[in-house]
Amino acid sequence: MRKGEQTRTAIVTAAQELAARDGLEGLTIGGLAERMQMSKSGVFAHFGSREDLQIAVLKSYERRFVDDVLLASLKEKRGLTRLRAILRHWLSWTAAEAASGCIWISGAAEYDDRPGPVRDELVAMVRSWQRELGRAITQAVAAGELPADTDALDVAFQLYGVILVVHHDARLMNNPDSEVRGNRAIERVLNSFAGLPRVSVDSPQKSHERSI
Amino acid sequence: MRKGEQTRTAIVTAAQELAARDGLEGLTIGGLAERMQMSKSGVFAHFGSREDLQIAVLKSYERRFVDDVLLASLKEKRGLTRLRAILRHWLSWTAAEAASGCIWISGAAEYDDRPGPVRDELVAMVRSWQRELGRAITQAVAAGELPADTDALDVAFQLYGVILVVHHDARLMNNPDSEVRGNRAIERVLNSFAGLPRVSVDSPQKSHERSI
DNA sequence: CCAATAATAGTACGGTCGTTCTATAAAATT
DNA sequence: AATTTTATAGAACGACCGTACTATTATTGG
Repeated sequence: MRKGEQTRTAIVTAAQELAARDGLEGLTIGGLAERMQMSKSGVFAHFGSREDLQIAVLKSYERRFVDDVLLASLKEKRGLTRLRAILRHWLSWTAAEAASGCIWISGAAEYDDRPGPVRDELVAMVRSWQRELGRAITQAVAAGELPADTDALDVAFQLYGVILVVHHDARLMNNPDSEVRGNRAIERVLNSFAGLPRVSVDSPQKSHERSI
Repeated sequence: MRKGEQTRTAIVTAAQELAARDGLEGLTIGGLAERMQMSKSGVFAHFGSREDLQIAVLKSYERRFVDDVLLASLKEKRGLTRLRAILRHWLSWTAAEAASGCIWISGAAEYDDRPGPVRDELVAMVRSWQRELGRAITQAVAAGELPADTDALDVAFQLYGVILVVHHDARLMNNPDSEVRGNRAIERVLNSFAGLPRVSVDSPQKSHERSI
């Protein structure tokens, strides 16, 4: 009923914050109850099991991620423009979440050897996101903004790597330059796939050349 | 005494395998005892605490890593040759460990919000490795094989990203192409920093151009 | 306002955790 | 071979975990 769904939503929101800090495996019903000022059984009753709670957290996270990163970029026209918008949003999302942690990235480490429904859900989400990223890249190829022989999976692969290292350096190493470095890295990756000579002192970019 | 150090070493070796699968936080004294066919207290007695066990595992991992990746590459002469050797070893190490998991990478997710001696040890190790990687890059710059204005930290940052995504895709996504893709990514990163036009159909690389 | 129903609290259970303490077995030293 | 030192086992502890069951309180619909 209404009150139930309301507190359930509040619980999932709080659970997301806890999971961002301690990981999905570190998420505990007792800790969540204390955070919500509820009894353990009161919290538990909203989910059939801890696994269902973890999956609910994952799904809620995905919804926010898709809204903030993908949907916000669909206003831009297809091709490199949209791809750049996605990467910009993704990077700032990662840098913002760097204060609390991305549960997809921490989950990748937690569940890469832990079979079960939670892992399955996580893998499906990441796969879906990689597909979406690949689609944006393919559209840039179709628009002639990337070479026709571009391997979209290679591009997505390498861009994912940049995000991972941004998260890694910001979170574990407390490196404040992480986002700036990530931005430069994304530029270099796109340039290396576009096949243009890089902008440098000894070979300045000609203004009439197609710029990405 | 002798017998003690001997079994202690065996315990740490077994602990490494368990930690590779379940993470350093998932490493449990009970599970380790069962694996060793010893009593919990028998295992425990070799370490003052679980934290000390975790740190012992980290140190043992670092020793193996430095041997297999760094020291094995010091035979090559300074510069891009040695850097490439390091990256080759690092990549195949990561792909090999992909079957069991790299505890530095999983540890990065586990401890990025968990202060304490284990995290401190982990951060120190990663920092030390990043410094070593940066040194190899700097030597390539000094040898004139990379542009003089190269930001060595940028290079190391991006290469680290490639390793992270190789590990991520191989482990979580079960992608068998991960290592091959990682190899190509490393090539592209080095090329993008070297500032050469990429080899492509419409702009074939001239043979007289300096090749990396 | 009252019944029906949903939401929460309370309590308890079995399990595992790291750790401590004490006793015993093995190894090293003399 | 005797003795001292070291290595291991065993049992117990308090704490926390997820979960089940039962009672009680809020909320909802008529």
